[in-house]
Amino acid sequence: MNFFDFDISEHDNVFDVLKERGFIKQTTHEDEIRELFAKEKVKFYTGFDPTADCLHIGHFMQIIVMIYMQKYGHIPYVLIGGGTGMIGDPSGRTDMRQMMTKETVMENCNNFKKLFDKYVDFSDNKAVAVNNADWLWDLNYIDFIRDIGRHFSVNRMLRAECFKQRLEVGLSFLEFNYMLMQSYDFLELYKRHGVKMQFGGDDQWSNILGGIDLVRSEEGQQVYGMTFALLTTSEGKKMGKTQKGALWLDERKTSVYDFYQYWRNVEDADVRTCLSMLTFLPMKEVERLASLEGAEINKAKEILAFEVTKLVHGKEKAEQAQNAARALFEGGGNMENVPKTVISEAEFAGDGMGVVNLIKQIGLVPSNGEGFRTIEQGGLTINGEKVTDKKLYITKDMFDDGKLLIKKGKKTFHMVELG
RNA sequence: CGAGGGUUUCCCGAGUGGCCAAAGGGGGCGGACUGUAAAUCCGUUAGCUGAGCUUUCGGUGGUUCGAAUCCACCACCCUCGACCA
Repeated sequence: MNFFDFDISEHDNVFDVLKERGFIKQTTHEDEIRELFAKEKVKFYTGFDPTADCLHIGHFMQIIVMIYMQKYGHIPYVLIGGGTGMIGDPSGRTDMRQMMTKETVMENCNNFKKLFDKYVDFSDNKAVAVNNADWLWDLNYIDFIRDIGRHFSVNRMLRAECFKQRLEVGLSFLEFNYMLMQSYDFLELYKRHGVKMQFGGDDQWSNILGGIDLVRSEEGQQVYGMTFALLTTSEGKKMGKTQKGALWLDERKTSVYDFYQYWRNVEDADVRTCLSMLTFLPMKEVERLASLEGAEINKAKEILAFEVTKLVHGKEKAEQAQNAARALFEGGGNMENVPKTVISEAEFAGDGMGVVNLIKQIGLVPSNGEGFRTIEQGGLTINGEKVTDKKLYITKDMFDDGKLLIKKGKKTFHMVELG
């Protein structure tokens, strides 16, 4: 839980730290916010909608910001969107979200709470978890539109960037309401807990402003908002997207090895951003690593991959992933933690099992066709030997010490063990 | 409610009776070059233990030797009207 125990920065205002590391994208009142951080323990909140049953790297970015804030004595309120999750945020999306049932939302909420425990320290009220289902689910429609709805100008909402896009393709009234819900959250948190700030990804800007305006008109108080850069590659694409979807923090959905490899393979141009935002290495070290050139920068990527994996999965698993990667790519080392599948010896008795069938079974290819194609194009290597025969049958005696190391393409490895 | 336009393979988008498993692009995958990078180039990209068969062009029926293409009905989306305001 103690993510950094050395002096991370020369700055003693967390605002400067976040700025130095490139997190801050937009602020409502830069100077006031900075001052506020200097003079009091600020209660701030970040909302997380339970759109899935576990967290991905985008959530993790926000968590990191909370960790910094907490380290500097401020108090994070983790808002779980049990209410807003029922609606779905249209910001940054071009299609309508799949609607979730109340049960699914609740279940996801419960999972979320447990997951945040791993990264945020909730002891002694150093952080607080809240769920907006508590005040959104039982809202009375008439009361709500009279008390809250009257503060919102449709004219202005339509001009907001987040709706503009959707006006072209369609936006349901349900989703249009999302902004009101999120704004109302801010008001509730302000009234109930004295929460003065809202954080979020940059796509949340309009929603955050909505909340600030609402608190001003309802309570006559100034509250603040701040958004953070979304993790994007140098080409502006969202980072953390893999072929299989998001880069999950749960190893059952994204294995530790795959997670490590994702960061090991980021583009050169993204190394600096990733190091500064996703690790707690001091900036001096970040600068040093990011300025490495040519093949040297691989060292930086290795450190990046290790550090991020360590934060998410713990040191031990990060080391295992690193060892596995080194063993596979640099030779030697121990193969213990290489991704593997154990298959019964009986399957390889007699004539054995067709290669294509085998690689399909262990998930290296999605179909036989893809398997045949891979072999035809020279993309499959077994125990160091390129497979040229599409109809090759794998038998027991081809295993080396009960093991078969299969390599597909340039960097996908899989071990098959007799069991 | 009326008139017109649309729904195509992972995505975008061509295709208006057989030459269509369906152009082109994107993405993915494999290869070459490299540094487990990027850029570039080449190949490949429905399924089936594989050459011939099966499924695919919103859904369901129909016409035809033959349909993504024609007809009917249904669903959804867009545009313009009408109604309402």
